[in-house]
Amino acid sequence: MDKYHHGNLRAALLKAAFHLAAKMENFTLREVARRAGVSHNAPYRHFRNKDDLIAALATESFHQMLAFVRAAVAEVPTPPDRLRAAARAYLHFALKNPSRFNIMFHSTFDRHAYPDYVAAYTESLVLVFELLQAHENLNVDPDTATELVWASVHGITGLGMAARLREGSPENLELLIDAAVQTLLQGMRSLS
Amino acid sequence: MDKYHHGNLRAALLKAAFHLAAKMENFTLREVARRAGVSHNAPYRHFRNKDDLIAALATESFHQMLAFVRAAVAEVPTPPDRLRAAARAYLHFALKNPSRFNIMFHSTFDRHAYPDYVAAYTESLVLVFELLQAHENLNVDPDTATELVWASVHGITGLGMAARLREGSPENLELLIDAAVQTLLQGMRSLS
DNA sequence: ACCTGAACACCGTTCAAGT
DNA sequence: ACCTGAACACCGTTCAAGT
Repeated sequence: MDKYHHGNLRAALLKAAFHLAAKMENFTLREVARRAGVSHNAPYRHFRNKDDLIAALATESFHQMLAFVRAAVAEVPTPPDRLRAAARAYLHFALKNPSRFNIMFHSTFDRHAYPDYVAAYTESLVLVFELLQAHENLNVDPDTATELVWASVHGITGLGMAARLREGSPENLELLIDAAVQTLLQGMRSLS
Repeated sequence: MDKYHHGNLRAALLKAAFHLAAKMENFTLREVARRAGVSHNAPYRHFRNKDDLIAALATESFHQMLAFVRAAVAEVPTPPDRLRAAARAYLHFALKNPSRFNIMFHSTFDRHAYPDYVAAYTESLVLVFELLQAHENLNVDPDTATELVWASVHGITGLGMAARLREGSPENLELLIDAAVQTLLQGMRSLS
């Protein structure tokens, strides 16, 4: 047994932080250290401060969500149906991991200082952009279409999570997500 | 000069809290008390705890936003244009009062315990519902239409505020809001 | 390098006490 | 009723010290 038993303390700290965040309880730096079995200031060897840890958590969560959405998309053979599958996956990820979703979007760390975080959410936009290419004859420019779809799905997800829409029932929220995707595509379809 | 110089300490505390929240700095119960010129535990005479104050702040903010949106709507003589005016007002309120918007949607107090808060955001849905009645021949049921529009506008607002959309430029965000409203209406329009 | 204990300046909340 | 000061159990962060 080493005195320095954590060859990978950084990873252990992140894991402890995920667990605490998921349980929505006592998400303090000192508690994270406790769960990782180290002293309350050992984390400062790996993170400049609490925000730094939260930024790492947010970035990591974005990667997990992207992987989850991509996996869901890959299961759908017909390209036009993939956008809806992605939207549903986005919703389901948020409903299953509300704390991750909150950390991703409602944390207060300075985004400008974390390019990896910015890159991660930019990837989300790129993914939507790519999925939209299976849809022809849209009468708005691709960037606007991308933002409309992402923002709408994100809005339903965020409000749904907080149970402000349809009592947050997952089935009803999925129907609402489907309706949003279909309505937006329909609305963007050119009449030509 | 009374010893109990605050005939209306509750209002003074809320005002101090608004100022602190707006400056995004040091939003602690003790600091709120300091700004109101009372001891650090005087607030407990008016609020059960910090969450209780935050819930009051959130509810109050909802009423302010509703009043702001209603005023914007009232200035528009043609009913079909009112929905877009409301959406823009929603966006502008959020951009001008990001701390209020955050308190309204991202606080962690138990909503179930604050029926006034629930009533306030239900009013938002009702308002959208009413504005949609100026639009005929929609091929989705009114409740779904209401939720789609609110969630989309809310999503653009939330992501835009965090500068995740178009660098958060107000002009571009307004264009995006307009596009969302128009696209959703277009998509919901029945072909008959 | 990596980790520790002690210390500092804060919190939210409670309680006994004052007017 | 309304407000206070002292106290409790916490924080995040820093620093000198240990291996």
